[in-house]
Amino acid sequence: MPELPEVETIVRGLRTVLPGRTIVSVRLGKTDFIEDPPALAEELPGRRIEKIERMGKFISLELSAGPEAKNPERQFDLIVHLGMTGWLGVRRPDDPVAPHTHAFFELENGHELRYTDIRRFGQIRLVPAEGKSAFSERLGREPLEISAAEFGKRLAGRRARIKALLLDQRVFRGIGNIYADESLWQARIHPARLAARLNRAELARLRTAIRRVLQHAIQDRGSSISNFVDAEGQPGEYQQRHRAYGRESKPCFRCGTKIKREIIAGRSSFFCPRCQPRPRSTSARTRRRPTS
DNA sequence: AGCTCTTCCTGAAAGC
DNA sequence: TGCTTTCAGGAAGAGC
Repeated sequence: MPELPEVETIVRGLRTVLPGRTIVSVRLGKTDFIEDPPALAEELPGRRIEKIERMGKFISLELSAGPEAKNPERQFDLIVHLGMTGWLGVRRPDDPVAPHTHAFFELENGHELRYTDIRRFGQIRLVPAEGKSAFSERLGREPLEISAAEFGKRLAGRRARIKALLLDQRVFRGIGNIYADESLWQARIHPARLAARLNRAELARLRTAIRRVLQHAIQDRGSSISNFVDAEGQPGEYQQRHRAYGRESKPCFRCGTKIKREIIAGRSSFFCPRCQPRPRSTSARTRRRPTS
């Protein structure tokens, strides 16, 4: 569930403590979600964390090699995805260890960076500098940075449901189920609408809605659903402002109609059946193939 | 191209 | 009450 605002919240917390810190050793618990566990223990010690970036829902720690590093000529980024229940933050070694903590990166200042993930849907991987642009190019644009023209272009001609495309990280990076539903509610667009059928005004409304929702969610330090807490361990507050997500049968904030929940694009989707009118063709599933 | 289904995993909640 | 089943979901892959 950590989506763009939650990951941004974690990243902002890490930025206050991690830059300039050097990793001295690595301890791992369960490693089935780590791409190449031995490589972490091998390559990380002696590397300094220079910069922390968010790439959609991924956290990237840019590392530089110090004299202790094994292959100082090689450059790496440590890339972390929080999956559903991941958490990344800095603790003191004598702080209690949260259950399901599977990676410890001990720092030269005596603290440690810990990765906790109940369900282990997250990822940890070491990406060599030369592979970073390929990694980033697999992802779509940042929804907070995209222009209206580019936004329209990304969706033009796409016959998939808008909800499916908002969730597709190759189209836009960082949007997940909660913020897709919140943005569609805000823009008054039904999640099952086909992207190609959205008119200019709807596209403009959707882009604005996404920006607004994400910016407000970042201000509120994310939504604390399924145990999300920031790098310091504090919950976010945006869940109190949800207008659609998780509000099945509750009155729409605009019109009072009961919010509906339906599986669309394989995800539970919450919307107002009145403010977000259902498309005619898609719902009937009258897909017909020319007889050959 | 795009849809559905499956897999990964755990804990909460619903069902019996 | 207590055990069992179902569900949630980000991403990737299979199959249609």
